[in-house]
Amino acid sequence: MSTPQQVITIHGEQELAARAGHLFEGAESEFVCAATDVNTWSRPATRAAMAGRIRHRAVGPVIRKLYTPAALTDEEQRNHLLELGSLGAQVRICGTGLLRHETIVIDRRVMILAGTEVAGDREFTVTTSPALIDGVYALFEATWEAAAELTAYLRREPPQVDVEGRRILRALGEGLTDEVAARRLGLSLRTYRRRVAELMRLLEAESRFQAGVQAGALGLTS
Amino acid sequence: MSTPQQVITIHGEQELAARAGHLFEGAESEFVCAATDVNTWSRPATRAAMAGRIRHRAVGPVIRKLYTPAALTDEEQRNHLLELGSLGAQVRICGTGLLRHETIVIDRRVMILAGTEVAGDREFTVTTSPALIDGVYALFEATWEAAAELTAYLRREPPQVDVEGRRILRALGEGLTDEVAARRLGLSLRTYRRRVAELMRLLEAESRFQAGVQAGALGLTS
DNA sequence: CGGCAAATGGCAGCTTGCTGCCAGCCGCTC
DNA sequence: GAGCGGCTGGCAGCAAGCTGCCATTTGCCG
Repeated sequence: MSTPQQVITIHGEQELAARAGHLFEGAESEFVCAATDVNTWSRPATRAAMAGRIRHRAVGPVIRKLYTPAALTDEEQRNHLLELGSLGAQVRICGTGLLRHETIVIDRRVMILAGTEVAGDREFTVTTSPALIDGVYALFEATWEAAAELTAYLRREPPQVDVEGRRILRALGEGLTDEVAARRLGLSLRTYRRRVAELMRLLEAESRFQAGVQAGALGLTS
Repeated sequence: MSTPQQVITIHGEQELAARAGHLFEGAESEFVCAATDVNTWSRPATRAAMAGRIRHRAVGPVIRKLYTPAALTDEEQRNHLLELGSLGAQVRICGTGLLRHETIVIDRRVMILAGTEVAGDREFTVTTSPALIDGVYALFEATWEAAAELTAYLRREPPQVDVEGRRILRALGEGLTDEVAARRLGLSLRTYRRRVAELMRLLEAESRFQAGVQAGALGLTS
């Protein structure tokens, strides 16, 4: 039994930049990261410095960045990510808010995991262990596959549907006739049909089938 | 700089069982694993022995198992997973086939990653490093959230829809009237409506809206 | 080539859905 | 208290969809 490759701990972003910064610019084939948002680096100067070391060029590493929706609540972050995308990076948003610490894998050879913040500095774990890297990479890939591309994610911002609208869509999703659904929801048939017409306009649907596809895709029927 | 916790490598399932088997039965709060299928253990005896050490009881660790659809192609595996579910384990299927090596996290304290097979034996990496465990656990959680519960996944096996059926569903998804769609597809209105009725039965839908939700969810309209 | 079964297509009757119109109600403001 | 605007609900006309029926067509098999 032996420890094949070292796992080392680095305290603080400055030390990380000093000791592992070259790994960022040394990326040859691939650079992937998963994080809650782009604010892993607490010091903006460090963030700019680290980001600047990733080479954005036509022939360079494939850059894949996976964030949670939290990365989009701030307009500055959102614009930053859109700019990354226009520079050639692949950015996806996964459906959950559970990527707590940034995980970076470079060329599938080196992995950097941001840890907890201690006395104002963040702790990083750096490893070259293939087993650790492959295990994390597999989970990253699984999450990446399920995630939505950034611009597609932004485009599908659901229309504002109130509580009653959602109840109507759920009734529709159950296959009820207008008469049955209206009675169930305590509305007159005419009012129910008025509401359905409004929802059809909101969903930009020209038929009930089309409205069903759209409402289902927006998670409005469950 | 120091190596806070050891990362050790174990060769072979028997050695793993001998050195780390107690970790399986020592699980107190949680046992999670992610794998392509249940055949990580190449020797059935080892698999039975390891599985047997996980205590299935009302007050015991929460057991969460994440597999790819590959785990369901074999009927024996599928039945095994269904039995696990009925014994209280949570089993989910993620949409991708990319969980290459089994990853196990016990009580968020210990992580075991199965590695490559060397000379008939599999290599395992065992670590208690919190940073490594948290990084992997975050990605596991993200994948878990996006995955489908086992019985729900099995229930949603898409119905067999032929090429013409898909074209009809796409036409429906575009919001076309039956008359316009029938002409587009070179069918008479009666035949088109016959086909739509068949698809409605296949999708078990009682209205066009409901059919739209179901077809969209099954990826049949794009 | 003929027979037969399955599929097609037109028609019609019915149901469900769409929307305009209008009367009545309700809440708000003056 | 009156007036007004917005909403509701009933009715009706029309459109779209659903399905049964029947004649015709098509394709397959002996």
